[in-house]
Amino acid sequence: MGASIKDVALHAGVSVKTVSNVINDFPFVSAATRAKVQAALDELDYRPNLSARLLRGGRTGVVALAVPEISAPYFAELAAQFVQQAKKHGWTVLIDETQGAKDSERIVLDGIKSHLIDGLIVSPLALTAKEIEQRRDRTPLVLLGERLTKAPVDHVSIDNVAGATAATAHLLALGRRRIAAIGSQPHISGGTAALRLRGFRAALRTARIRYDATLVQPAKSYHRADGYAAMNQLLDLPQPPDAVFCFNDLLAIGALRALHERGRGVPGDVAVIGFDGIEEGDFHTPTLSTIRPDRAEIARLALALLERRIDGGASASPQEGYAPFELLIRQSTGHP
Amino acid sequence: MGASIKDVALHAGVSVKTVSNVINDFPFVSAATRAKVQAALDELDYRPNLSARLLRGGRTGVVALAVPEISAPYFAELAAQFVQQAKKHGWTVLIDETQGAKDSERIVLDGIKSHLIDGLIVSPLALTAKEIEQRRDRTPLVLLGERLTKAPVDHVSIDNVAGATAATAHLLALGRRRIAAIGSQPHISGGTAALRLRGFRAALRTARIRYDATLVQPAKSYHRADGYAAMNQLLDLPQPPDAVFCFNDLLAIGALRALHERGRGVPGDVAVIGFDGIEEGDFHTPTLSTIRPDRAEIARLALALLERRIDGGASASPQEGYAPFELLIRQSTGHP
DNA sequence: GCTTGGTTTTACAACGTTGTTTACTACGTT
DNA sequence: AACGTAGTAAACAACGTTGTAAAACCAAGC
Repeated sequence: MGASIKDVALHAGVSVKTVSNVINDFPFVSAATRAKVQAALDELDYRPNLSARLLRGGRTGVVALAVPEISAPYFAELAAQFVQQAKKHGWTVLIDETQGAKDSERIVLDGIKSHLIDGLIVSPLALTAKEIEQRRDRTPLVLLGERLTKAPVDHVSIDNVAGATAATAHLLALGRRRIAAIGSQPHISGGTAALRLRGFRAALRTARIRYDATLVQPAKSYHRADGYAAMNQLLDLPQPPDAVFCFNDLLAIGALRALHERGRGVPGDVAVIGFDGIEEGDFHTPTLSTIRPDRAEIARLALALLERRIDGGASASPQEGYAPFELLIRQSTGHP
Repeated sequence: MGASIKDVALHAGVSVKTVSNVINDFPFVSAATRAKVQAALDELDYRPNLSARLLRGGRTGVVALAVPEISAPYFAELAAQFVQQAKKHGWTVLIDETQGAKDSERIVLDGIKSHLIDGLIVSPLALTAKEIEQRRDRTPLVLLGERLTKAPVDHVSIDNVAGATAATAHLLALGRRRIAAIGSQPHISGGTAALRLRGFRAALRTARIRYDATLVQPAKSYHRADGYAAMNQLLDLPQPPDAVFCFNDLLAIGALRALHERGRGVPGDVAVIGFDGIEEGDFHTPTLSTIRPDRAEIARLALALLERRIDGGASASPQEGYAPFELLIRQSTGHP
């Protein structure tokens, strides 16, 4: 195994604590001793044992990011932001895939790995308010997404309602009147889908357009295949829509595929807008209009909140951060 | 903080070690004592401190996966496989983004986090053979990709040369004769790009077609934008190609975008094939033909090798695993 | 009653690190 | 000459856990 502080001390002919002092830049170490220790440090290729440090009460410099699905581009791109920005805090990011409620639970509630990490950022998908409130683990936590609970938990989100309203308003501004939505999740209340649906309906109301429930397609999950299936459903309607707001970009890409296969022009026959701003949308044919949340800002805010809580302890009052979003108009709602 | 073993012992009225014995299913504990301890364990919601366990010489149950770029779909999808399969070994995966040589180095060579993890799987991009050989850290390691070094390191890969040959042969079978390649990396020898180029040339040679270096476009990185730029270069040639083999799917998608913008038909004017088999290609317009490595098998093999090395120690001789790949023929080289 | 042998429980040490306390040195001040 | 004081170094304890070894308990056999 690697050299421990003890080996270094022996090698340098000083005490263990002196080595520790050198490592931690303790002020009162003579230049001579410091040099001697440093030489031993280099020669033995010493590397600190994080477990021991953590055990002693210190920190590991590792924070965990738990996302539902790392293979989804939005989360992959978000994770990349976290990894990058975490460096500024001197942190390494442990990325974890929750996949669903069960694992999510395990991480947040049981805190299995909590002794290895300094803090935890969770993007909840299946996590309910109750589960968060029942959380026993004391590891500092920041949630991504709307505030689900009154429990004292920091969270960072974007304004999903406003984003959905902006997307829908954009379709309305194109003159579309029969606007569909893909991605509702009727069985889940209070989640992202519910908020985006609310924004969708708000925009319709403002434009004095009757809400037609048959134009709202649920999606079990948010993958391309779900959007593909949902779009086909919509095209089978007696009166198909002339525009679609998809609750994320993957659904939109699936929808575009279905439209293409069935020979519908985009945006001529049907205009399509997504949500997320993943890079894939910018290279699709046609390129995809979308609402892009400021991912860098999300990561920045979440990490700042986490740092505050790690430093300030559990005492600090819970805080919320909002990241902006922007409307990106591309071919799927623009000029072909 | 959470309850420690000491608190549990106090609460149950037994010694610390007895609690430890119960936790670890030590055989000689009376039923009565066991029940008493278990009750205290439950009541105090005890959870073991992994740091302490690790410090004591045990394992964390955490393995790290280091990929160059988590936001690249291939790596995101690969990482998802690892996360899933690792569960079968009782492991949690710590995903790490290396981004380039510098960080890669830090992880593999310095082993910064090595005290927190049981093993490490690295997908090297910029890592050179020399760096691997100079590695000092003793953490069990499995490399993804071709064998770069004679150092005793396990590795798992696919046959890149054969894959590239298959892709190119497929283009040749369509009757194409002026076949370009996108993604060479002339300044890096022995890497993936070099192997795929070798396979490309081998297929041409078999078909007795002269290798035309002007048709080989380098790519600094493997993103959509690089493929887009490279394809535009190729289209500016006096004699543009009638087919392109892109060294990964993202390059291919960028190339398709460029072809679309310049009004070239695919596969009519130019046939395009990629490499990786990411899901995005199956929803692109046109859908993308590609070589798909068996990602599940890659993960399975790598984890098996890692487990072997963790159990068997450094003594075991290095082993190699090969995962199969398949040729997926879709619209970009098929019937539109 | 006392050894024997097996079962059950405990004390102790150790893993590597750092905060606290203590000890020593050299210097300048009374 | 005795006395701070500041600078430097080291001894010790502690974090939570588990392996080792020793101790305590119990029943059976003489």
